[in-house]
Amino acid sequence: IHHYNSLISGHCKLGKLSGANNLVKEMIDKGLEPNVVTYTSLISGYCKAGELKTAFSLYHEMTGKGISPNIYTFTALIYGLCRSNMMAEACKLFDQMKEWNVIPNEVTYNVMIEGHCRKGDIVKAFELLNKMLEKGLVPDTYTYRPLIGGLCSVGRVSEAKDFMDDLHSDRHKLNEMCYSTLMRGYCKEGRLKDALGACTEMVSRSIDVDLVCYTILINGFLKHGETKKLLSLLKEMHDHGLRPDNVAYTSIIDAFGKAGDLGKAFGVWDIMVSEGCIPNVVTYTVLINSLCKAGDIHSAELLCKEMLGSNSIPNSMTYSCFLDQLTKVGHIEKAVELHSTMLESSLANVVTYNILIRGFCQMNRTEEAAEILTQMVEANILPDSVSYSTIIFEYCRRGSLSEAMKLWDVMLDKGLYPD
RNA sequence: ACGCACCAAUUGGAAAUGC
Repeated sequence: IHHYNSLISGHCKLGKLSGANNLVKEMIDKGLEPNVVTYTSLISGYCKAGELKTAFSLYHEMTGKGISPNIYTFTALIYGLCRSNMMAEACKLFDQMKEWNVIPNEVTYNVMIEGHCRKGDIVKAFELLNKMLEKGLVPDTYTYRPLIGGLCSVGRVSEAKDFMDDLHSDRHKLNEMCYSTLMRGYCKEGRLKDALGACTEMVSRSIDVDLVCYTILINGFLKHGETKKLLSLLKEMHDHGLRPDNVAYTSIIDAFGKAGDLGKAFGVWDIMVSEGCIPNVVTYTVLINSLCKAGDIHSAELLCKEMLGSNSIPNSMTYSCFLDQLTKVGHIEKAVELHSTMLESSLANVVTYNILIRGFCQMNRTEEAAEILTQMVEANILPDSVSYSTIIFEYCRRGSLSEAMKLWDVMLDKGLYPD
């Protein structure tokens, strides 16, 4: 049974859920009964795939058979809820597991803390950290990294650094992930000097400055127009025996494209390929995006076709580059057409709808823009603050202040925070 | 018999939308 469990877990980790299910059938045929480990592996697999319904029906199936869920099972389920942004449900299960006499451990707390941080609820996250400490549980980098990232994502980068300094003085070990998260926060705020400072601090604390750290720096400097720094960073990497990978190259390509230098962008693409890095869907999409923005639809379409011939499949983001370009040049009907095709292929999301909203607004068809909000709800894709603010901005521009205020209230009513 | 071990749970980098 261990061998089967191990194989099933492996399939789940690779996202091969049907393969995992076949193995379960096979083991049952051989007279082996799935146990808690088997179920937990499957539950974890479905949670990672975002298929929470299946995960919970497996959970009910196992409890129905009299197999008791354990700490691994609950943590996997809570992880799934957190990843789907269902923190209320995650909190509920976190409390309910005690009814099964299962006490949350470090991993469970780490998962919950990360979930709260992802939602920007730093207060709850730190409350849980304190609760962990009260219970004598030992936090580690799986705890600290999300907290650092959470503080950064709500614009409290300096507090994140203070937090890290406190941890350091209390002799808690931080790793590359904690530092790279902080560096990313600094870069997003344009505090490039501080990002470099963090790098220096890593060296002084014997933490390896790895490829991810360098990629964050390269991305940060380039996106803030500091092109000169690129060569010295690349040289430094080289001196440390690091070579850029496709993520690093894609970041550089994107930066040149966004700066309007498509020649250099394609130049880097060639270098990347000659270095043996394989362009992926993101690499293609950043180029398609820049080509669309430059109005070169023909080349963008060629690249898109080329993608289909390679191993990358265009996704929502790829198509939304075309969608955005269509609306910007006023081809709203064509955009709507493309969007309905996307919708059929499950490639529509809140951003693709927002692009349509902006398109209608731009054509002075604000009523139709507002109707999109209803369509979104029907498609089970909830409007976000960008959806609303696009229309609110349009009402304001036209002097319809009362309409703008009305929509503002609707937005607040839906529990959306203005940004 | 009891332990123990074995199989299952959590962390970082690049792309699209409004102002």
